[in-house]
Amino acid sequence: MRPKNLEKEQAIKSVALQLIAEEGLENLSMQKLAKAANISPRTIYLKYADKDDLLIKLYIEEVLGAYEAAITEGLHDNMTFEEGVKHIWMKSFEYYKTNQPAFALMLYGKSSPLLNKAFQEMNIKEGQYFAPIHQFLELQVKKGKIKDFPFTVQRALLFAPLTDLINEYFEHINRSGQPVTPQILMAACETVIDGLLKK
Amino acid sequence: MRPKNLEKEQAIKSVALQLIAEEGLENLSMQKLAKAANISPRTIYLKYADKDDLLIKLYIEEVLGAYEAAITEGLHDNMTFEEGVKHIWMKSFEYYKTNQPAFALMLYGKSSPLLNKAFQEMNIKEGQYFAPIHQFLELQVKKGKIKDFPFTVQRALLFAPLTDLINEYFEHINRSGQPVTPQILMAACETVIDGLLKK
DNA sequence: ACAAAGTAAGTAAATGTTTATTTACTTACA
DNA sequence: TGTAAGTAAATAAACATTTACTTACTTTGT
Repeated sequence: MRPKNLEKEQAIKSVALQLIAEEGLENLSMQKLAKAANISPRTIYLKYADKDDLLIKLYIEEVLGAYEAAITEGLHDNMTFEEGVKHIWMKSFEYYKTNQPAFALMLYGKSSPLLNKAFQEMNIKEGQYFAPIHQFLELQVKKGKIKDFPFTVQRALLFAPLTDLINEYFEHINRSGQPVTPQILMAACETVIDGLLKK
Repeated sequence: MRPKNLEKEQAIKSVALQLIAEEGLENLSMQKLAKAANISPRTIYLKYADKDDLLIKLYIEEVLGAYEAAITEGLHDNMTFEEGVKHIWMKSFEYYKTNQPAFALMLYGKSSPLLNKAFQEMNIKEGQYFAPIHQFLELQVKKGKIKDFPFTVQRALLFAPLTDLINEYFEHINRSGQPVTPQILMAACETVIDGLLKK
């Protein structure tokens, strides 16, 4: 039996993410992807059932999974609230800075009904994504350190600005006057931390 | 000369937004739109040069323009920082609650390169979008009331969580346990306000 | 007061292209 | 040599956009 070429498997994923980042999800086609990855369209269908399957797996595994792994690495329950949140902000920035195409598809996850639905279903079937963060925040509430909001609200308050700032970072990456420097990012992080503290 | 039917003009816009919200920008086609709006494909081309032109105008005029008008109405420079930010949060929530399709396309504006680019160019040509908010925040900085961040950073800290929360609101609208109630929203708003205050 | 001419708004159907996916074949290795 | 991995080319459907025509109203000459 002919062994599978892992380079081709990887090429499909990374070229797909690249094309999505450059031209948008709405302009990705299987034939364009095959040509750009230097493979036959059929090869994609050996690994994915159809286009939706490819997009969903790309989003769940390459984007959400890889991101979760990157930011939860080194996150411990014995960290203070400040340390934990700063850890996630820093790791997120570092991760996406070197994985811009993953960031682009992550953003599409917030708008595309296909990806959105896939995320909801995955969350139900496989247990909460970002469970370590959920757990970390729950502990801080129990300690009386931070305000007791539902998890989704805490997530919005602590991390929605971060996504916006990383987006801003990329938009200014080839221009003068980058507003998102590491110092600004840390100051912004301290701002969201301070807001959520119980006074 | 036969007068134009304004209902059809309006139908194109509202049906397009609806289809995008339901099936995603990546699944919108001109023929589908024509059929859903009960018009001929040609009619769309009488009002828009091509598909990109339609999407860009929909995004800039119907989504960003209408939203800006909705939230800046009643925003005055003599409001306190707290009043101003709460005003924008409340108006935003009210506006999007009754314009979910506009919210869906607004989200695509953050991911789609086409819409993103259109927004940048519009901002350069026509002057800053959300200028009243820019001006309001600048005044608060001058007064020494809030931390002096670049505008984009202030926007991220004050309003990115709001977008996330409205999204969350829609995702729970037909389910039990809605986490985004008006009270929670106001408490979250107070949290972002508190974070940005100069201490 | 009124019909008929002029015209932009509108339509149905066609255009050529691109799409997702499949068929029929070839390749490279265990 | 058997077989899964891979390919090039084909298929049918859907796509953006256009063509050739009709409609419905305004204008104009009477």
